[in-house]
Order: sequence, then C-alpha cells, then structure tokens
Amino acid sequence: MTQILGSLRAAMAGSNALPDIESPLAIFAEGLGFRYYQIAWLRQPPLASGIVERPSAIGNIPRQWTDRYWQRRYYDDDCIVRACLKSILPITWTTTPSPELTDRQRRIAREAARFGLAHGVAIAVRGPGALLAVLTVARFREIGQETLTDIIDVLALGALALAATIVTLSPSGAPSSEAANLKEVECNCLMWAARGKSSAEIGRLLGMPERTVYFHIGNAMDRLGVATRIQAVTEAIKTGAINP
Amino acid sequence: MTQILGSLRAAMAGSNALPDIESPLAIFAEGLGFRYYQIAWLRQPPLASGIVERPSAIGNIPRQWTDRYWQRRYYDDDCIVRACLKSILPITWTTTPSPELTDRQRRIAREAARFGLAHGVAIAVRGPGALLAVLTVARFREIGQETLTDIIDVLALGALALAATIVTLSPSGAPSSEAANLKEVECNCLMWAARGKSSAEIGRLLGMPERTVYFHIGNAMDRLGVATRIQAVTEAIKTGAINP
DNA sequence: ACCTTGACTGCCAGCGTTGGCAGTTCCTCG
DNA sequence: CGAGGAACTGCCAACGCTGGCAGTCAAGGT
Repeated sequence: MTQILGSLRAAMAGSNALPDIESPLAIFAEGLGFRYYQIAWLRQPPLASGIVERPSAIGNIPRQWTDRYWQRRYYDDDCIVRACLKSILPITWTTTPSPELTDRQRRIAREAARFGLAHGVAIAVRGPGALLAVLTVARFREIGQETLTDIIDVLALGALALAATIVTLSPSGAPSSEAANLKEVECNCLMWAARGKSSAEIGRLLGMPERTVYFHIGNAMDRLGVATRIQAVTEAIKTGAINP
Repeated sequence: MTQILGSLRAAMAGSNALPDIESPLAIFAEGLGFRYYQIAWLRQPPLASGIVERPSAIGNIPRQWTDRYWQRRYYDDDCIVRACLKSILPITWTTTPSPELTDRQRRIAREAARFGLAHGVAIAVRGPGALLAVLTVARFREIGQETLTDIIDVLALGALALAATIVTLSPSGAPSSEAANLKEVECNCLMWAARGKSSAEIGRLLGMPERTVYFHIGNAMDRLGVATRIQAVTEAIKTGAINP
C-alpha cells in the first residue's frame, strides 16, 4: 500500500510533461484494484460555481462515455460532480438506484454502469489559480467497506501528488490576473469595488490612502480602455482578472 | 500514528461549532510532537497571489506574534506563505538563515524563532468557494528527516479533515447564487451601466428621465441587497441576469 | 366617489468618483 | 553626478450616485 503510493510519488517527481503521468497513474489505480482511472482538471472561471468548459483529462475511461457525458451536460446533474464541487473529502459512489434521485440522475448512473463504471471513488483537489483537479477511480465490482477504509487515504494522498504535478506542469499553471494585464494591486482594488466598497474603505483594507486607490483604479481603467469604475469591474470579471 | 489521525477524525465528525476543533487539534499536534499548532483560513477572493484580509485562526500560536505578523504585513515576504499560495503539498521549514533570503525575510524568521516557531510544517488546503485553509505546526527543536517522512502524510490527511470541518461549519460557506428576479427594466439599466453609461445616458437610451433610471437601479440594489451600483452589476452578472 | 397601491418623476443634500495639476521618493541610465 | 521616469500621494473642481421627501398618475378595491 505504502509502496504503491511511493512509486507514484517517485514517478511524479520524475515526470516532465503531463502525458508522462498516465502510466504511473495506471499502475497506481490497478494496484489499488481499479480497472478505470482518470485525472481531470480545469480552471474554474470566476463567475461560475459549476463547470463551464471541458476539463483536460488523462486516463482510460472510455472516450465514448466521456464524450457523451460532456455533450449531454451530464455534469449538471451528476451527483458525484456536485458532491466534488462542494466537498474536499473523497467521495465514494455506487450506481445502485436510490429513491431520492431524479430520473435523469438515475439514467446517468445506469449508463455509467454500462461502461463499467459502477463503483468508484472521486477526490477533488483544488490548487492555486482556481485549479480544480478530480481523481476518479472506478470498477464494475462492488468495493468492500474494509477495503475502502484501507485505500481511501492512499487515494487522497495520491490525488494530492497528481494534482501537485498538474500545478507545476499545467500550461495555464500561471496564476492568471495577467488576463487583462492588470497589476495585482489593481485587481485587488477592483475586487473590493466589486464587493461594494468605496475607495476609502478599500484603502483601509489594503493599507493605502484613499487617493492611491483612485490612482490604481484609474490606471486599471486606462489599461482596460473604459471610462467608469463599473465598466472596469465588468471587464475585469469578464476576463477573469478578478473573482467577484 | 494511525490512531492520532483516527481520533482527530472522530472529533471532527462530532464537532458542531468551529471552536470545538481547538482541543482535538491540540491533541493531534502534540501527538505528533509539535508544541505549536494553528489552523487559519480565509476566502481567497482574488488572484491566487497575495493575502488581503486577515484570516480566521484557531490555535495556540502566541497572539503577540500573530498580531505583529499581521500588522507589519509579514505575509508579503514570508517564504512559507508564498510557498503555500503556490503549492498544494506540505511545506517544511526551518529558520536557519539562508543566503538567498532578503533581510526582511531573515528578520521574520528570527522573530518567529524567538516565539518558539523555529521548525515546522505548513499545509494549504483549498476548498469550495475559494476557501484557503492552512494548517501550521511548529516547535523549537529541529525535526529529524526520518520523523518527517513518517508524519507528513498524517499531517496532510489531518489538514484535510480540519479543512473539511471548516467547509461545513464556516459561516460564509454558502456560495450565494440567488436567482434575484430582477425586472426587465432593471436588467436593462444595469446592462447599460455595466457598459459604462451614466444614468443620464441610460435614460436617453431607454427613453426615460434620468431620475427614473436612478429609481430602477435603486430598486435593483434593494432587491439584490447591495449598497452600490458596482456591486449590483457584479451580482447581476454573477447570477446571469445580465450579459456584460 | 374615496382610498390604497404601485410605478414613475422632481428636488435636494451628502457623499463618492473622475480628471487635472503638482510634489515626493526611489531607481535607472547616460 | 544629474536627467528622466515610475510609483505613490495630496489638493481641488466638476460631475455622478445614493437616499430622503414629496408629488403625479393610473389601476384596482370598497
């Protein structure tokens, strides 16, 4: 068990590109008894608490299923995704029908099972720059409770190691805010403005005189080519420079 | 080791309020051999880099030090904070002076050591809603390398459990997203405001006197429960009521 | 017919924002 | 060493926004 994790970590330390992580991940997942595995990640855009762009993914979950899943926007209903978006702990799932599910949710589970993804564990790990990475392992056979308690920590630590690699290797790993070429202090000022603070309040929050807040927001407005503070905030949100 | 983690988890499962986690955290940290411990968290609104509001914190790190730390904005330079903001893996530190540090960084380390925080581990865990939680444990004695490899996973999993409790118990855990139900005319006014128009201009565009624009936007602000026009536009964008 | 209500408009005081000008400090380059 | 530029800060006038009060008008209920 410890060894499985150790070799994953060693492989992560030695990987120089994202595709490199596929085979260590395969060994890791199969070592823990899972036929299917996937690490998916995306940068969560500022305005959305849901999923709006297709995540990057590495793994062996049938393409046919993932394509269908994305095309039909199953993530809007999928209980696993919803749980991942709200939690930081590992989530185990089975596809046994449950009465409190909607029709659509039942159908998603049924279809997933048909692809072999009947029982599994999902773990979401968040990183800098609004990164959200989700490690999923699954198989057709049920998972015993005692097995689960044994491996869940290993899975969590493995997910951490994988996410760490993604943080360092992911192309968009740079913590944005360059999105509109705004400087950090300008983003901070605009963010507080978006939250209803006046310049004087922002100054107190950021430890600078009121006039300097005007200065920075004025610069941001120039940079964005707009004439009012409201428009500057709107543009900054649109380009992802700030999170409201 | 496993038992220390187990009892932390049991205590977390049974805690109903944030202050409840202090004593399990104390037992956890001391069980791993650390005299000082702290879990700090904040909603990191921005831009991945930088701390802009004082985090909430629970632990036994001397108040005198944390106050000084905040007041003098040490977090701007503190290498541990900077590493935490960029990484998702545990970070171990010592306060032995290193040549690549700035004067200010060296001073921070020296002062920390004077408070007994000479060697330690910090782990950042991110959660939904831009939550950033940082578990810090520290002591005056050095930490042996073999001890470290033993406990670092336990610390990581403990941090996860603590952060999960914060996610569920933290007051601002709810990610808003109210439908808001703005009327069409209010949406129109806000949309033009988002595009940089003044009330007089919006009035001309929509064929109504300036004062009526103030009226509608004022109503929208009441409905959204905000105090400024900027915040109203932000909320309207967030909830999808308007398209910037 | 009267009252009430909601939508809209006018006026005004107070505060917040924008833009222009000027001064300081610090750093870089010639 | 001095010139120039950047980042920041202060002051001020014009304008925009917020909130309170009041008034009109049409629709609906009693």
